[in-house]
This record gives sequence, C-alpha cells and structure tokens, in this order.
Amino acid sequence: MRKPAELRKAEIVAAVLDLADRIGPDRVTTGAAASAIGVTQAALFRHFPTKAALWQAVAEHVAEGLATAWDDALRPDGSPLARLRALIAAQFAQIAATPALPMLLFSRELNVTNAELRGTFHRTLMSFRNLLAQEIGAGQAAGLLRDDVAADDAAVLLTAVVQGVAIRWVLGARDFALRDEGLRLFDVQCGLLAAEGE
Amino acid sequence: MRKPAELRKAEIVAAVLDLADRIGPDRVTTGAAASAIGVTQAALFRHFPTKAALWQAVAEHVAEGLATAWDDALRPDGSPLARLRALIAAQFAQIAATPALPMLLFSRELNVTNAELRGTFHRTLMSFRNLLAQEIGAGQAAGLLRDDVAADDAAVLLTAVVQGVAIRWVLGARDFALRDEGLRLFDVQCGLLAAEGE
DNA sequence: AATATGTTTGTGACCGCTCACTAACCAGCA
DNA sequence: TGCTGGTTAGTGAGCGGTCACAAACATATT
Repeated sequence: MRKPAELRKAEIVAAVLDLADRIGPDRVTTGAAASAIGVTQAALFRHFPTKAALWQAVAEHVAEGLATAWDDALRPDGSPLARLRALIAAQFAQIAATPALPMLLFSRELNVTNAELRGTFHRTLMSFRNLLAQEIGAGQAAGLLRDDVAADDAAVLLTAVVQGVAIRWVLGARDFALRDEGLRLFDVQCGLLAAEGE
Repeated sequence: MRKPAELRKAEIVAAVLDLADRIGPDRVTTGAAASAIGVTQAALFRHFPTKAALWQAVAEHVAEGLATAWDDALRPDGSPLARLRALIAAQFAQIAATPALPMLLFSRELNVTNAELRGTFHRTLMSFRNLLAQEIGAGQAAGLLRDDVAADDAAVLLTAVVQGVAIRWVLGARDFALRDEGLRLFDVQCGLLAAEGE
C-alpha cells in the first residue's frame, strides 16, 4: 500500500518508538521496524538515508513533544508552585506516553553510535532543569519556598525525583500509575522544600 | 600464557567491566573481551559456556562488591544519620569504582536478553533501599529525622538523589567528583529531612 | 478524454561484515 | 598418559545498506 512520504515517515518514527519500548532501543533493527508497518526493510531507506538519521528523526519528534508539553504546563495562571507541579505532571505524562524514553537515554545508539542524538537529548533535558530552576527561584522570591537551598540544587533534587520514579517504573513491572505516584512523591519533596510558615 | 582457570575467570570479568565502561555494555563482544586480556575469542568459552553466563558472573561480582561495601558502612558505631551517610558514601564510591554500573542497569543484555541477570540486580537494589529505610526509621525513632514523611518515601527520595547524581555523572562528561557532589546533595536533602529543632 | 513522460514509493535479491558459538587439533604439566 | 587451557579455522544467523527493477501517481500534450 503506497503512502505519501510524510505519512510514512511519521509511521516509521512511531513504529521505532513502539518497538524501542517493547523490545528495547538496541533491538530495533531496520528490518523489525519495517515489518512492524508492513513494508520491506529496503523501503525504510527511501525515507531515511541511514539508520542514524532515522533515530535523529525520532529524537526530534520526542523533543518536540516534550517542549510543547512544557509550554502548555507553563500557562501563566497560578502560583510558581502550581506551575512547578504542572511541569512535573507534564513530564510524567510524556514519559508514560513514550515509555521508551528513559531507556533511550541509556541506549547504545544514543551513547556510543550517535553523538548528534546524544546532543539533542542532552539539550532537551537541560531545558527542563532550567525551567524548574526558574520556577523555584520565583517560588523563593514569593516566599513560598525556603531559600536556604540553592534554586539549582532544588531543581536537581526535583529532577532526581522524576528520574527516580521513572526508573523504578521502567525497570520494575510498571505496576503503578507513573503520574500519580510521581506527583505524590513530588508533593512530599515539595513539602520539604516549602517555607516554614506555610 | 597459560593461567589457572580461577584467575582467568576473574581476569575476564574485570575486562568485561572495564570494556563496558569504556565502550558501553552492549558493545562488549566476546572478541573484544578476549583480545583485551590477550587470548583468542574462543578461549573465553573454555571458562564460560555462553556469553549470558559470563554476564551473570559479572553481575555476581558486582553484587558482592556492593554487599560488602554496605556491610562495612554499617559498622554499628555512630548515629543512624552517620550510618545513613556512610551507606550513601559507599554507594557513590562503588559506582565511581565501577562506572559501568549505571549503564549496565539499562543495557540490552540486562533488560532483554538475560532475565536472570535482571533479577540479580533488582534484588541488589532492593536491598539497598531497605537498608536506607531501616536507618531512616531508626533516625525517626531517635527524633533526628522528621516523622511526617514515611520512612519508605524518604528512602525513595534518597535513592533518587543517588540515581540522579550518578546519571548526571555518567551521561555527562564525568567532570565532577561523583562522591563529593553526591554527598553534598545528600547533605542538602538530609537537612530537609532533619527534625525541626535540629 | 486518452496518452506519453517523468517522479515517487516499494520490492526482492544480494553484499560485506560482525556476532556468538563449535570442532578439531596441540602443548605443557601431574 | 591424560587432563587442562589454549589455538586455528569455520559455521550459521543477523545486521545495515545497495541495486536493478516495477508499480503507482502526477502532469502536460495531443
């Protein structure tokens, strides 16, 4: 069944993400991705010159998804704490929707084979931590968060919460609701970070 | 150069860990490991029946190292907080000494190919969190840590700190002292968890 | 409307290479 | 002499990628 190129490309990217989740990023061969969408392996190379280019397209697709999710979370209604919580919620939602994401960060493809891919993800994750630090700073300025902890350190601790929960979810049996459990622990940590009189 | 089997086995395991760090766990081929210690690829199969068995030996070696490091950290002199800090310090030291460890947790070998291997690591990490929770409980009972946070939740938050710093170290350029930066952030988090009047 | 021409998308066979693993032979030592 | 720790040589499977070719689509000319 012939399809226009743009559609095919999106289909391939989706198949790669799905396969990466189900069998692991490094098991995604061009053959597996192709047969997942019902074309031959050679057909993939009509749309992407190399496998690395295919992965790069996947990375950009994921990065875009994250960026727009953050944008939505940062609509300027509400306190810095609410925005912070929305950011974290968005992150968990994106991870739940793209479960291959944590694994991808540690894949051979990203860490060894494809330096450009690594750069794309690294930049994306840095953006997230900066957004967190920004909101934390605003929270401290508003007297909502204790200011005896550096905003950058607090941001690191919060990203650690996200990573920790996500890792437990991915490496375990995924037997809990990622977003709920994540937000629960975020609330605990946020309580620890809250200003005394709150 | 002929060597007794036990020595060779240890040598192979060490070579695999070293290679896993330098080129990534999934790039460790039998050929690469063999030539790293100056024997032919086929010689490996004199000592391990399959590659999976080799990885299992590596996992057990690492697990033993972790277990004894925790044991040393838990010598019963000092407060629960000191023991807690020693546990964390030991963990960072082990990771720094075996930098392949975080990557290993996400390798194809562990997550896809080798279910037994996954079990070994999973059990080991659970042990660590239980040790943390135990010390935290003791700290709460002694009035050193606030008890409005469940000990299990606090343990999760602390393991998240470890994972978060380790991930930043591994995925980044390893351009900071893992143990120092890790303990610094542990102290921050521990301060947040400390009882009010402390 | 029918046809001619060029482009896009997909196929199937195949290539070179790497991998884990095996088989057969070999040297030193108890 | 027989066991132990090695070698050399080879196997089959799977990988990313290429190639000649075919079918589907688009467009312009008659």
